Amino acid sequence: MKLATWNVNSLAVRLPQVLGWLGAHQPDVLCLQETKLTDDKFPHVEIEAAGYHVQWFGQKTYNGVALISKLPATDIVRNIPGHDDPQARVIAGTVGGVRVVGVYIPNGQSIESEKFPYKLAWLAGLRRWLAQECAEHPRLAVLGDYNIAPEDRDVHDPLAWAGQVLCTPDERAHFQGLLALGLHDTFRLFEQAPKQYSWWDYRMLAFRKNQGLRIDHILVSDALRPLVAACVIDKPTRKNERPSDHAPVMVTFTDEPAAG
DNA sequence: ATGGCCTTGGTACAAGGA
Repeated sequence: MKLATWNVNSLAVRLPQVLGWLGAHQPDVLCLQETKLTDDKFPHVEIEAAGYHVQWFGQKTYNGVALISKLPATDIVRNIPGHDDPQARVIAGTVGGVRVVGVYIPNGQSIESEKFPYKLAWLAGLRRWLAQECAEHPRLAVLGDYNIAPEDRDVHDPLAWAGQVLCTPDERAHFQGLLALGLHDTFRLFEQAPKQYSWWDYRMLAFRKNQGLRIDHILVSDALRPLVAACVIDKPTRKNERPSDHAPVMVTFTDEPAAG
């Protein structure tokens, strides 16, 4: 079984790349962020024609998430129950015995912005809800664009980014709070080459210089952890013509988690 | 070269992203 996440920065623009990526990598689940499409405009026909089921939840211009899966997803949840939010940022479903939670965590813009307390409140709401989800679904994966670089080694220039949004102690404490629920950052379950990132600014030749951040993550529960065989950031996809500014991240399991 | 983008809405350029 293979789970993946990708912030596509507009599905209207990136649909051909998403269809190509599905064909090439054959994931069992792909969570998308920043579809930027209202639900009536979501290209489900094209995705279904590629042999996938899909659930989606979007809005105009900003945000928007989708859950693409080979098996149909059940028990769909949109956004965080009990946490009022006008923005479309979460889609969750159960696929093949695994509870899959796709998240687009707010950016926060800057610590002076009112978007920053919105981000912190959002993270508190997410944690509260995920505590329940973990209790109800031992086989749980939380994947998406977290907009948090968990540690300095996830940042190309930690000094320049120190205290900046995506790297603040408050945000990193929230990330640790998610791990404290019994979740594991699958990328760090393995020895990894240094300087691996999942996002590079479009500006400043950042990708060519590998000036990036690792902000897209796949977390899994205790029960799934022993089944994780690999976590890979698909950097080559960031070299596509008309790329998203994010690379996909994918996890492969040694066994079908649904089998147990 | 201490800069260098991309997307949307809407039709000029502002705003948001990270």
